[in-house]
Amino acid sequence: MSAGVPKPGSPVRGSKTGKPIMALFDLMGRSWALGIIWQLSSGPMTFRQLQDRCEQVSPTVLNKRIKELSQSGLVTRDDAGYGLTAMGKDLYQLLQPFGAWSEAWARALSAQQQER
Amino acid sequence: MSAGVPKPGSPVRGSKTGKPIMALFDLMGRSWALGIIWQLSSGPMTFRQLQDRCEQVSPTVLNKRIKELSQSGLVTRDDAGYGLTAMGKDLYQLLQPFGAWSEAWARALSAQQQER
DNA sequence: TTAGTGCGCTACATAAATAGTAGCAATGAT
DNA sequence: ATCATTGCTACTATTTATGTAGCGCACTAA
Repeated sequence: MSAGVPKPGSPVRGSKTGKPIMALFDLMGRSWALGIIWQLSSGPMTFRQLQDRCEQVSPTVLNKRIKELSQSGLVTRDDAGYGLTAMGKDLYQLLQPFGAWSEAWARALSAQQQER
Repeated sequence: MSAGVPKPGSPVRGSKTGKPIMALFDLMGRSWALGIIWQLSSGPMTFRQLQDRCEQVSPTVLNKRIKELSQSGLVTRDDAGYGLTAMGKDLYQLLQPFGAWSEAWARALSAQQQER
């Protein structure tokens, strides 16, 4: 059912209409997509560096994700290696708060487990 | 390699250390996870309503996601049906800006394609 | 009492995505 | 010429998701 690289306007996994938010969720809801953007936010890096940072990503998937993210205008490659485009950096701005949130979430979950 | 429901602190897809952000990305990077939270943000609904809203989700996956999100403290069920917990609503606050962003992204992408 | 409705699922088969490992061709340095 | 590193590709195994059917339960109306 997947329509290749989720592109707003055309059907994507989960939306025949291709509502942008659904296209975006399809793109982000693939393994490592979020992690890649997260890692690249700290600056451009080579394929293998990126692979190392994403501990267990297989080159197959990494390459696939890179292509998808490139086609989606979020990632690009230059002399310094792979990096975020302006739009990619923009998206990262939205992603950044998740860092702090995830830690609060972690605390809440472990507190919750104490209770039992 | 997946470690069941991604739980911060224990190894998850992509992180042996279980850094909270990686656990969160693992959780969100599963098909429909983001869509489910997005849909539930408009209020509680039944299993089948949720299924309808998420056009193409299979009951198998929906049920799986619901269980994961429940265990992660983001989704809960009461008389009104499935809904977001306080923590889930909190996460949605972070997710909300993606709506507008995705539309700008859609415009940028289609403009980009005009150019060729 | 029964016949219908909608509910939350589960079972099962198929298809697609991901993991995991090996290694190749190209580039640059020694 | 040798060696190291880079960005991949090929391939198989495993996991995850799709798609369809339908069950058991609760409720309602006849």
